Amino acid sequence: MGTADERVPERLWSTPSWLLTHAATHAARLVSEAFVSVGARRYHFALLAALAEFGPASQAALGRRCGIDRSDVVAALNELAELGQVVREPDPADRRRNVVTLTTEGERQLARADEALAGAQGALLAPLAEGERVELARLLAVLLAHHREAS
Amino acid sequence: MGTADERVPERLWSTPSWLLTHAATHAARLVSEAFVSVGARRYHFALLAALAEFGPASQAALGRRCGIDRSDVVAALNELAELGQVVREPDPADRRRNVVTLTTEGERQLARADEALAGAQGALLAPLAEGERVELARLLAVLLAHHREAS
DNA sequence: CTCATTTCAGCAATACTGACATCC
DNA sequence: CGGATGTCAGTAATGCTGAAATGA
Repeated sequence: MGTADERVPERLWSTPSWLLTHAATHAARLVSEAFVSVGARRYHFALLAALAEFGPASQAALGRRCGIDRSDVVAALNELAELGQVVREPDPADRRRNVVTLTTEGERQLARADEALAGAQGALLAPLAEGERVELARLLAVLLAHHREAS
Repeated sequence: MGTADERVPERLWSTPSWLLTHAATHAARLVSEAFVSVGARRYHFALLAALAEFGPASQAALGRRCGIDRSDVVAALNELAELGQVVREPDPADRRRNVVTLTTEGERQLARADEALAGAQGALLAPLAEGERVELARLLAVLLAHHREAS
């Protein structure tokens, strides 16, 4: 085993994309566990959040807003509909589309997921001071905004 | 379609773990593409880097250093051995183990991967100033160090 | 005809689990 | 015996592609 068995190679440790990927892995694990504890998944939360903030929408619009592929929106909405958290109806104004609407149960579930997420968030950011958390979020948002607009 | 079709819900945009996950997705895409262009993958790079920095090691030690599961180390080393970038020999001092050694071809491949990675890194961090890049790396390293020692 | 939408089937990389045989 | 190691089979969530059917 030797002495420095778990030392991370410097080529990795000094590489932002490696740090990002691994930090995201930890984040995803914490968040997924928190969501599972209330019977949700990450796609579910994103879709419910989009519906709560922007109101009923087509599946394609939901996918664009949440950064979820249309195919995956279909599967996630199947589950949410089965759980009674959303309702999916054909759009009379455009018969290609479905109008997806949040139900009261969906709102309740979103509240539960919010709480679960807050807990995971606290655990994830535990080693950072408040100012550092803000700065981290800002830097990540800049990155994301840049790479999103590059389509 | 409406006006703000691709606006991200605030519940997502203001959530560090969501920002992290999505920024990591962009990072992974850029890095993977860069590696593919030189015939590598991320696990390959990590393993080659660990071998270059710490010398020959057992597969379990490599996995611990790179944060790769033992099973996945096996598969990645199979590929690296096939490519002639590492050599895998039984350890005479401990017959459970293999000693994995970097070859000259492995060193050359690591150099190629380094270059490819530098390009992807530049593209990823394009919207950030130098000081911001350093700060981002620092914050992520703090996060990782904290969650790694929590085993 | 072109394009958007919904849906389905399937793929690929990542990360992990469980099991097993081997050996310290 | 307990514990580490290498190996294999399989699973799961994520993110994506291609194709088909429907309709604007």
